[in-house]
Amino acid sequence: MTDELEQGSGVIHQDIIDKVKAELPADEILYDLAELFKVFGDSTRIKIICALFEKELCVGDLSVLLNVSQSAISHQLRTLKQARLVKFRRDGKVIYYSLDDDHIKNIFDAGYKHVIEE
Amino acid sequence: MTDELEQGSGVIHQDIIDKVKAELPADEILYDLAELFKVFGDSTRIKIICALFEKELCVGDLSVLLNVSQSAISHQLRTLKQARLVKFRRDGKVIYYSLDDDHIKNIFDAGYKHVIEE
DNA sequence: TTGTCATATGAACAAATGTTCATATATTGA
DNA sequence: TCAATATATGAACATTTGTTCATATGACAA
Repeated sequence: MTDELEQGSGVIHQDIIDKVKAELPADEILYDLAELFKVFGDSTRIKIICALFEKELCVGDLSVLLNVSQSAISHQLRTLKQARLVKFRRDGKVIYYSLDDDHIKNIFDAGYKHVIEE
Repeated sequence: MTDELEQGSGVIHQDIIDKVKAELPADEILYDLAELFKVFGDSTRIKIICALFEKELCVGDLSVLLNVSQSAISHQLRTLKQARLVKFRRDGKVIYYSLDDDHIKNIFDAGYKHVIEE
C-alpha cells in the first residue's frame, strides 16, 4: 500500500502540488488561524468586539446594548476570553470587559473593508 | 409594554450604552462581517485559501495537496465561491481556482500575525 | 454516440455551536 | 449572617456545519 485515501481525485500536477506544499504554513498554525477566525464568525461576538472598540463595558451593558440575554453574553465572553481577545477587571459586583489585543482591530478592519465594498 | 426581552440584566450605564450604540455599524454589516469570518473559520477552507495564495490550482491538486476528498474540496470551493473569495476558469475538463479578491490576503495576514505571536 | 475523466451536487449523518433555563458563585450593604 | 445584585456555568435542545457516499453533469477522445 502506498498511502492512505485512494480518492478518485485525478492528480494533475504533482510538481506544483509539491511546490505549494513547501510554502504552506504548518498545519497547526493554519488550524489555530481557523480557530481564531471562527471566534470572529458569529454576529453576537462580532458585535461584542465592535462595542468594546468604543469602550470597556460590563456584562449588563452588553446585554442591553445588543439585546441579548445576560447568559448568552456571558457565554460568549467566555469564548472571547479563551481566545484571549478580551480581558476584564472587577469593580465590586460589576465586571468590565475590554479588548486584550491590538491585532483585533486590524483583523476586524481587514474584514470590514471587504464587506463594505460596492 | 415597554420593550421586548425583560432580562434580569442589571442595566448599569444607559448613557454609555447609548453612546456606544451610536457608533456601532449597522446590524446588517456586522452580520455580513460575521459571515465573512465564518468562511475563514474552517481549517480546510483556510488551507485552500492559503494554497491559492501561491498559485491557481485545480480541484484534484487541492484534494491531493490537502489530503481531503474531491467531494469535500468541491463543497468547500462552493462555499468560497458563494462568498466571492475565489473565482475559476475552465480548461477542458479541468477547472482552475484562484483567489478573487485583494482583501483576502490582508484578512489572512491580520489573523496570521495574531496567531504566530509569542 | 460512447466511454472516460474532472468536477459538482444532493441526501444523510455525525459533530460542533449558540441559546435558553435553572442554578451557582461572588461581592456588597443592611 | 442575610438579602440583593452581577456574573458565571452546566445541561438540554435546536441549528448549523463539514464530511461521506452515491450519483449527476460537462467536456473530451475514440
